[in-house]
Amino acid sequence: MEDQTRPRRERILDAAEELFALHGYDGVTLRQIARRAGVDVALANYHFGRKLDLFQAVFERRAAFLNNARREALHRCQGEAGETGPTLEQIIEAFLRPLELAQETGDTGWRHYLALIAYINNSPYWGPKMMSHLFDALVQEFIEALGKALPDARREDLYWCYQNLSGALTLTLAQTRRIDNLSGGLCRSADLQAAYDHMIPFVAAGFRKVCSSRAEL
Amino acid sequence: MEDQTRPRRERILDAAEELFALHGYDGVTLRQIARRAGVDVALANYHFGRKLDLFQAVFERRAAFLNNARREALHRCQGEAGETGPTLEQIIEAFLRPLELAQETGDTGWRHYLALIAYINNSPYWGPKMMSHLFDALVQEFIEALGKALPDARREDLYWCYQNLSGALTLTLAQTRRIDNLSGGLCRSADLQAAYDHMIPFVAAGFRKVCSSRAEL
DNA sequence: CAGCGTATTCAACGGTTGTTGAATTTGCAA
DNA sequence: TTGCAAATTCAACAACCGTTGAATACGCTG
Repeated sequence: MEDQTRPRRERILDAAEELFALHGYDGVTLRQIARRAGVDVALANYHFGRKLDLFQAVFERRAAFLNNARREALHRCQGEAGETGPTLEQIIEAFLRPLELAQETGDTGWRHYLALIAYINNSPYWGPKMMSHLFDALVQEFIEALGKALPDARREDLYWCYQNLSGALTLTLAQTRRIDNLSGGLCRSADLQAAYDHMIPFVAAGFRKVCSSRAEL
Repeated sequence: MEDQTRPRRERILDAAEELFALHGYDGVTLRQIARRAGVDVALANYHFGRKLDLFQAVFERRAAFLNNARREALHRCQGEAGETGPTLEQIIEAFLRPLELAQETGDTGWRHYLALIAYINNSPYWGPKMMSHLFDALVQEFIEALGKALPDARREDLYWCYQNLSGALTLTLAQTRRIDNLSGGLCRSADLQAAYDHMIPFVAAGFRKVCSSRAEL
C-alpha cells in the first residue's frame, strides 16, 4: 500500500497528500491516513500535532522546491532574452513547464501535491487562507514580467487574464479525467504534455487579445 | 438567518446549497444545515433520505432551468446567424452569459449553486460521478457548434480548448476572492461583468490560435 | 550490556456524526 | 368537531471522530 522502507514520518505525509487531494480536508480521517501509511493513528499527532498542522505540513514539504523551480525558469528566460525581455510565450512556459516536469516525475507524490493545490485554489474556504501565503510573491514576479512583455496592458486586464490562466491550469492539475469521458477517450487527462502544449498557446493568445494596445472590451 | 416564510423543504435546500458550496460535502453536517434552515435535524432525512440524496437534490433543483437557458441562448444565436453560422464569440457568449445573468439575480442561491458546480467540477472524486450526468449533452452541443465555426480544427484540439475554457470559468464561479487580494483591490471577484467581459475575448482568441488551419503546436 | 531519548503503539476519553422509530403537531376534508 | 395523512419534532442509537497519557519498542552511545 505504501513503500514500507521510507521513514514513517514521510509515509504519513505521502498518505495525507494523496487522500487530501482526492477527498479534501474534511473528507479524510486521521485513521484513514494512518491505515494507508501502515501506521498507528497516534503517530500522526506525535509528529505533526493537530490535523490542521498535518494539512499545512503537507504543503510546506514541497512549496520551496516548487517555487524555486518556477522562479529559476523565469530568471533563466529573462537572462537569455537580454535587453528586449522574454516573449509572452516564454514567460508562460516558465510559469507552467516546471509543473509538467514535476507531474511527470516517477514520484507520484507530485501529482497528488499539485491536485491538492488545485483543491485549495478552487475552494472559497481554503483559497484565501492558503494561496496567497504560498504563491503571492512568485505570482507578482510573473505578472511584473507579463506587464513588460505587454507594455500597453492595463494593470487590471493583466490580473483578469492571470485568473483565466490560473483557472485553466487548476483544472488540469486537478486530474478529474473529465476530458477523458467527454472526448470519448480521444484526450486523456494523464497526457500532460498534450495538456500544456495546448494550454500555452491558448493562454498566450488570450493575453495578447485582451492586453494589446487600446483593445476595446 | 433564513427567510422563515419559505416552505421548510426549500429552506433546507437553500442552506445545504450554501454550506456545501463553501465547505464541500464532507465539511458540512446535517445539523449545521438544519440549524441554518431553522429546522430539526430529522426533517432533512424525512424530505430527502440520506445525506447523499440531499446533495443530489440540491443539484437537480436548478439543473433543468440552467441547461435550458444555455441551450436557448445557443439556438437563438444560431437562428440569428443563418447560413454561415454564429461566430466564435457568439457561441462562447451563449455558453457563458446565462451564468452571469443567474449570478446577478437577487436570488443569492444561484451564486451558491454555481460555486457548488465549480466545487464538483474541480474535484477528482465528484467530477466523474456528477458532471457528465449534469452537463454532457449540453457541452457536446456547444462543441459541435464550435467545430462548425472552426472548420479546420482537429477534434482533440477542440476538447483541449474546451478544458481551458471550463477551467477559467470554474475558477470564476468558485468566487474565492483571490483576485481581490492579488490585485490589491483593483479587481473584485464579485464584479461578474468584468470577469465575463475579459473571459470571452480571452477564450475566443485561445480557440482561434489553437484550432486555426494547420496550426502547429 | 546498560541506559536513555526518540519513535511507536495501546487503550481510552468525550464529543459529534448520520440515521431511525416513536411521539407530536399541523393542515385540511368530511 | 372529528379524523386522518403529511409534516415536524423528540430522543436515542451505534459508529466514528480527533486527541491524549501511559506503556512499549527501538536505536544509539557509553
